[in-house]
Amino acid sequence: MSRMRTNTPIYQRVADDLRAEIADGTRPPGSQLPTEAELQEKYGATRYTVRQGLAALVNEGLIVSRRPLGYFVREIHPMIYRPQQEFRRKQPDLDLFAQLLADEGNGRQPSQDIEVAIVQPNATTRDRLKLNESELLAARRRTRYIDGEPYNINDSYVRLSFVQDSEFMSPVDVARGTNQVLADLGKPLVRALDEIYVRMPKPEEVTRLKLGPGTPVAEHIVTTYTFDDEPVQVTINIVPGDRHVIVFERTREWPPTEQGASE
Amino acid sequence: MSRMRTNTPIYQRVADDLRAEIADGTRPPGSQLPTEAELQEKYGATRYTVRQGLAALVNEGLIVSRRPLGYFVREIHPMIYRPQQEFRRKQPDLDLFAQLLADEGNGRQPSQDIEVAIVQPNATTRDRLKLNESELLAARRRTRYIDGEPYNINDSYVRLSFVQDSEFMSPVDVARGTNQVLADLGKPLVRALDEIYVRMPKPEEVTRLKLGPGTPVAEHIVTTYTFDDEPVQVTINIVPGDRHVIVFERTREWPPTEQGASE
DNA sequence: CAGCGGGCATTGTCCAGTCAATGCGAATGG
DNA sequence: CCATTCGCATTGACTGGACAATGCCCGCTG
Repeated sequence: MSRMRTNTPIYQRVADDLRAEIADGTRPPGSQLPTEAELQEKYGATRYTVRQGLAALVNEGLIVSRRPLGYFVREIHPMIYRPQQEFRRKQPDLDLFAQLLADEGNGRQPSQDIEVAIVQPNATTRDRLKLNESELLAARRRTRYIDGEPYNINDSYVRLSFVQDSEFMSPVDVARGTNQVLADLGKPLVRALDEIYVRMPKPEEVTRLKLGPGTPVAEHIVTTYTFDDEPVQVTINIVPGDRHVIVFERTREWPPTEQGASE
Repeated sequence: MSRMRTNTPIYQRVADDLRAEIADGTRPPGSQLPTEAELQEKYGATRYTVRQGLAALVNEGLIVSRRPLGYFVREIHPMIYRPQQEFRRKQPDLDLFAQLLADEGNGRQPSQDIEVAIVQPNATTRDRLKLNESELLAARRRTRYIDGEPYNINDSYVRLSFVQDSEFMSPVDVARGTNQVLADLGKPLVRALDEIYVRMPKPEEVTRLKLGPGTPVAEHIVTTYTFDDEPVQVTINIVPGDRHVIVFERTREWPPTEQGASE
């Protein structure tokens, strides 16, 4: 018998077909997808099955559901996240990002929540600041917004003994920057180690940053050191993947070597 | 009436309870979770409902299902991904990663697939290399493995006219590095612009990198320039989030400014 | 003792429904 | 004409089933 062995499950085909149409521009960002009922019709499947296909695309971050309006192709507007401002001496290839940068300046209203606390170190901060168990940390937690929408999370941790009674502990914006505060306290930060972990957000982060499903985050941990390599501050940035491009620049100082992660 | 309004859906509670147990160490990495049948029992719900809860955790990358064995807490072993080797002059805080680095050297067998092709530029490469429509590109695509397991994807694109008949086009490892090849061809690369996009993988990447569900990737695009700011090469690295930490270092050259993405 | 094969627990795919929540828009009322 | 209400299309949560696929384990066989 010529039993056509269409071995790909139906829900998979639903997802694949829609994904292809999104990729090739047939369904542009913001456009509405067929309703579940229409897909049931088209594929001759039950609601459960087409929902499974749609759920796959939701988890890939490709579509969103706006109940009870329907499913829509997701629109993303990434902004530039720049770990290193101080490398900006020479302008990077900014025409590349001209439109994005234009966006950033235009009528967008930045604001932030600042919260300070005294906390016990967790494993992350303890390892990086080389703390012993009992030592306490000053935490300065910020959530940044653009036009009222959460943008990223920026939590800094410093040994409490370094910054007690300093401006670091005041829950308002410090104009000269907290790094200047640390410098004034005798801890100028001259070196930094950056780590970036890419993962799905924790539920707490989902609510704090109002993340949609299928939105990964970058956890960007910066450990900053004084001139004599004493770790002073750990900053943990949570950067939603759908709202940011991480950009930085490099200049080679020696004969070029292979780039990327080659061994 | 004291109608207890447990408004959180059952599948949500299933997910939340298990997530909490994973977070607090009750269910360590590699351990087996209750079966669907057991969870049905426990929550008095149907299979569909508990599956929904488990699916949520799968999509968060917290658990995996190994049919027909059951669900297991996911184990992750990140390796270090280092965009900048040339900054290694001064050792970073390596004791932090001592165990990871030890891992990397120990008996792990790196290998790679190399494939070269002549392709038309896509939007990404065309923008960054400032190409006109008709110009063709030399593509050098590599998939790297450690102990036979795919590790990352590294695709480089250069104007065909620059590298035709050069070593760049030979699908074998180039000992001195392709950047040296470009330097020898009169295009020494001295500056680089790095962009990192964090997103869910495309299906093609899922298969090529054998990614589990709920695994985001970093798309790391490097545009390299000659001394006089001519863009020469675009390299697109696809870095699975569950297998990598991206690490780089910085040294401040001027009075410190606020770090992070502050405005 | 080694190799093969079949039972079995478990997850994967799918069906056919029910009732609830929600936001838009049309109908309604002052 | 404006504000309020209510119908309705659509997605969200959930029930209770069925059969398929798949590795593991155990018992059988040579």
